[in-house]
Amino acid sequence: MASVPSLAATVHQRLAHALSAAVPEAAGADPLLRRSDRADFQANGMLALAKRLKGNPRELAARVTAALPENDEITGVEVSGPGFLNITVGDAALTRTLAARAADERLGVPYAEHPGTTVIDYSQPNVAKEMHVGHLRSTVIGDALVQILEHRGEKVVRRHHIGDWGTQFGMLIQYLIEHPQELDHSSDAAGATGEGEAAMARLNRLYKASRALFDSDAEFKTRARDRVARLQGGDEETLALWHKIVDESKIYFQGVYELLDVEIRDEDTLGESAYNDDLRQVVKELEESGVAVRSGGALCVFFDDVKGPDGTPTPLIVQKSDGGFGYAATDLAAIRDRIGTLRADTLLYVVDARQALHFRMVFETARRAGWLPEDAARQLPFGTVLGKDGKPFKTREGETIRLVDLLGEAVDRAAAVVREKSAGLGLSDDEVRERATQVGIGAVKYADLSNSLTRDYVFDLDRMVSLQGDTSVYLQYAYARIQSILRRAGDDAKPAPHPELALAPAERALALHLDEFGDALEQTAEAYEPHKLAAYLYQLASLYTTFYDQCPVLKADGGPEQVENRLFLCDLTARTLHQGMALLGIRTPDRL
RNA sequence: GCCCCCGUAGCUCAGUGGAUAGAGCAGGUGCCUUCUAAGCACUUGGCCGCAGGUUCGAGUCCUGCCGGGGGCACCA
Repeated sequence: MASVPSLAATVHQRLAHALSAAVPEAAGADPLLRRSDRADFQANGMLALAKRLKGNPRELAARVTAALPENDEITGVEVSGPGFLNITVGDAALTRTLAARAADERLGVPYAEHPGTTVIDYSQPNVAKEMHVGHLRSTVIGDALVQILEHRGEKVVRRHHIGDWGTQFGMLIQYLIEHPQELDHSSDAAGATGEGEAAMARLNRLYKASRALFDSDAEFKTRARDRVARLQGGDEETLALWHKIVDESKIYFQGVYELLDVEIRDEDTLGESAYNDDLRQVVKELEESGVAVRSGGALCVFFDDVKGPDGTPTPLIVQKSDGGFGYAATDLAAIRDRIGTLRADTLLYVVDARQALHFRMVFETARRAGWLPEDAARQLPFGTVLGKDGKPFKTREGETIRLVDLLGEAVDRAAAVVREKSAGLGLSDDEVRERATQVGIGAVKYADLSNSLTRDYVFDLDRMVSLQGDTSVYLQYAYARIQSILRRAGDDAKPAPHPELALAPAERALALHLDEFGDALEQTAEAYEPHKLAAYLYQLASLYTTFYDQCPVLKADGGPEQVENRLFLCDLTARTLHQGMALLGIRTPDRL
């Protein structure tokens, strides 16, 4: 389907043309069109331009105004202040543009001009360990970005770089060999919900038991270390047990993903182990090319501006002095695979900001080695999740809070509200549960996605699930109200645009915002900042709610055409909300 | 010591170099015989950390301070 330029984009283009016509030497200059509270739009470009051409900004603005063509798109232009252009658009043109959008399945949103291939690395849980709030951020943000980029036509390859390799597996596997029944019990899954929880319970017990033995029994410790060597050497029995542990963990991960309502596919899950066979080659090439050098027995890459507290250079360690490989080697191997084999143009890493230095060094190393084009890789660092006390989110005892507990709590609290609000509707327990899940999980996701990535953010379940104000439920509620109206309209009246109708203030404000959906998506995608989309959608819901309050739809007093036109605005708002929320990974139930 | 991030209303946060800095929560005042009050309208509340600089114009860009967080050799 054809994409539909926003009315804002059309006005922008008209202005740019008028600018070149009125002042040929200014051809190509940006009129800097912005939304305004003094008119529909304001153009700020005349000021800078007048400065450059050493002219009078107000006079320049007047000349541009005179050069604007006569049509119903721009119905009012006036020079204001030092040389701003205040621009009013016509209701008919506005409704026509929205009608064109509504006629398109994609709501007129264009594809990216030059879509490429992006590999995005997100949701990297560790095998045999619980998932916590840090994984929540990576998963939720990564999932939203995948949807947003794919929607623009980008080819997106997802990669979940799970922690499935390393010395701790020697300990776990050795214990499993000595206690073969350890993972088979399921009795201790009592109280746990679902297979995933049961799997995690078993893994937890295995981890604790083996850890205890590892710390207390020197001989076991030796056997565990020996087991690591066998794992890396490809010993069959060892690998079989390793697989068993990894598979058990994947069952757990899937349970969490299901609750979180994100699709994580097994074929996209390539753990650290997947690059094991490439590590020697990576090291060899780095050493032979001179990118890496031996230092203290380890193979290192140095950087002029990376130093430790004592002033000595701090390297990226590609190979440890004992011959083992650190995670830098794995990350480098992954880059080679993603650029070389997957032919990616862009690599994204949704990873905690505390790993910024690591990624800077890894990217620079890959660039020096010729594996990574300049600026092709980028970390999307996210801040630490804090508790209400402003300290890292932990229990009072200092323990990490389990993600499943947090999500469960969010759903439970939402369920209480749903029950209260839907009293008398006769919802079944299952229906209450379903709505509570969509509301509760949506609230957690929205709280995360509506903040900018880089800053630390305070995880306050009370606020998220208060379900008031700027929370996901506000958007869901607006959507549900629209669906209610559309249901009531039934066959009596259908949404249909009527450009001949003048728009009420609340209708104009809503329409102007609807017009910006494509632009908002573009900005969101180009900056990799989901919170921009969240802000757009909240504003949309807010404008709709005002419209809802001020403009009766089914009982509009302007005749059947106005009913149809308002239904049209309702319908387009609903579809825009639905689409936008879907891109954020949040459900929009028809009833609430 | 060096590097990165943050500092905007009592709290939590938005704010692509443009005019009077915006939301939500909390506080105050109204509004449910009318499409879902999980809502709406109005309202109280700001040396945008400080000081310089660039600019016609700075919360936004640059420099230096102050405060908070994080990172800096074989863990990821």
